Amino acid sequence: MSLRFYNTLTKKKEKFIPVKEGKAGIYVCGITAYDVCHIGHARSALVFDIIYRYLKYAGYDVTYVKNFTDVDDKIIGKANAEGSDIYDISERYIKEHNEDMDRLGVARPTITPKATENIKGMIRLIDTLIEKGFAYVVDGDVYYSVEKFKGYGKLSGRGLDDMLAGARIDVDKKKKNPFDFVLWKSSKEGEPWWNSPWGRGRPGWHIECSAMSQRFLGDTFDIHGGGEDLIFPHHENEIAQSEGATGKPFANYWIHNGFIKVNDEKMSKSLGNTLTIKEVLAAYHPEVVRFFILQNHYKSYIDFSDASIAEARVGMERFYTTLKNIKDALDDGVNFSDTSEKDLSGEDEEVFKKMKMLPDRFKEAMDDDFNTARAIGYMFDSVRIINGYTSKNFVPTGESLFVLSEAKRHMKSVGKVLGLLLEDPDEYFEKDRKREIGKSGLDVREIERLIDERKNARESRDWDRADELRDLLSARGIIIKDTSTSTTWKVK
RNA sequence: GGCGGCAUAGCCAAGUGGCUAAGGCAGCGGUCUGCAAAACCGUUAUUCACCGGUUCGAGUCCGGUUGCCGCCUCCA
Repeated sequence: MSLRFYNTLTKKKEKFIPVKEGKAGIYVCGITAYDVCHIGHARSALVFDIIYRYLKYAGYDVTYVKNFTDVDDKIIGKANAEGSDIYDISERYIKEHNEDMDRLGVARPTITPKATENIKGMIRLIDTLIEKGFAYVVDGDVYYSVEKFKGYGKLSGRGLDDMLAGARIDVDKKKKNPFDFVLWKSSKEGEPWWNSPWGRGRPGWHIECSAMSQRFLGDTFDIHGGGEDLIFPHHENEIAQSEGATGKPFANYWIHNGFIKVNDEKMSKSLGNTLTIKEVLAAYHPEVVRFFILQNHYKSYIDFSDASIAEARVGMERFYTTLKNIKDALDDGVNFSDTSEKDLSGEDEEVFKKMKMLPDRFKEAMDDDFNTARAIGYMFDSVRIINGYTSKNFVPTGESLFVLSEAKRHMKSVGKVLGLLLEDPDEYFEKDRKREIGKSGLDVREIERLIDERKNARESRDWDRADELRDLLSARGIIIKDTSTSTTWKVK
């Protein structure tokens, strides 16, 4: 079984055949650095983070390029409003972006170029487009003539004629066709500018991605990605620019992630329902956020709500409960360093074999259009196998602990690709408890005092008082768990 | 108006024409426990919006109907 995934360009799942065997080049459209990132940015970053990690896991030598747009109308607007310049603004939000992504456990791409560092490449590209007759100059502006590129519309699946009817079209008399888009804009007063053959100006939005992908990945590369909203016009325009200039295919595969809705509404600034990554991470562990997103296939939309993210937290608890049980068993001190597969028999052998299948099942799921939801399903299957093994008459022996340690290794190795199960279980639960306490405003000392009182009641076998105290704690959202030696607690 | 997507149990969700339709959450019954919690076992879709067609065989392919949604404007 080899890797296959859906290609927006052909609207089919296709086998992945890279340009150069064993290598993979990916370009993903990054953020425009003018505001803090929201949960939608997190999803896009996470989806391509998983694709990046999985390609590496599958043995590819991956070059992953994700740009920052650091010059654009909104950045200029914000800079002018603050009396600063575009670099102050973009640097600030790139820094915020990196902090958010680091906290989410998103690996840094191989290369993160900025638009302003690639102006020369853009000018060269625009020059070529003018030379080849794909672009025209009007009063210091340069436009791309969409009618000249015969493949225009092939990604979004629409022809120029289709779009003209009933579409909301901006009226710009300089354009020959309403869908012509700007490659270079002459600068107005108070705007940053660079020298060009067409006078002082700045690049249009689309040209940067053509220039930077070409610089770092070549004329034709493997995968181009981004949010589904970018299909038109941004990615369509990139194709027109790049293929117009080089005469070669641009990206062979296009991958687009679906959107996040909030309470079943599209998340947008105008509705005022954007949810920042910082807000979400204040309320949930980063792995809960990852799990929440990866439980859905990357192309479908996800509805974010308090209930849906809370459910994801419960799911992560299930994983960490199992890891905790394994950890406790392994801490028992029985030596299993001399044990190997051939020593196993009976249930030990059976569980060992089942767990050994996990990486293959994981690969089968991920090879099929990066099906993280199915992969997670297989991980839950493993959880059930391990829990069944440890819950009934478990005896720590060299054999059984060897099996558990292998089970843990397999869980962690696939978890690592998804960016899950990276924490020590005790730390995970401790962080979760602190976070939940912070949200509820409960008093930890008060809780511990009640638990202590209950402990005394239990020791004197005063079950009525003990149960009364547990009900009291339960009413405050505290769930307690008695073990043979102690009592632990967590927030519901 | 144009283009595209989706519709699977109470909820979320995977399903690449063919063994019993993954998995999670919630519920119910049981095991364990002083009682709980967690965990385990069992149970919860003769059926995949509806109607027709192709096929030996369809949730999966084709056509139609209905209902949601997205894009066509900056947007991950």
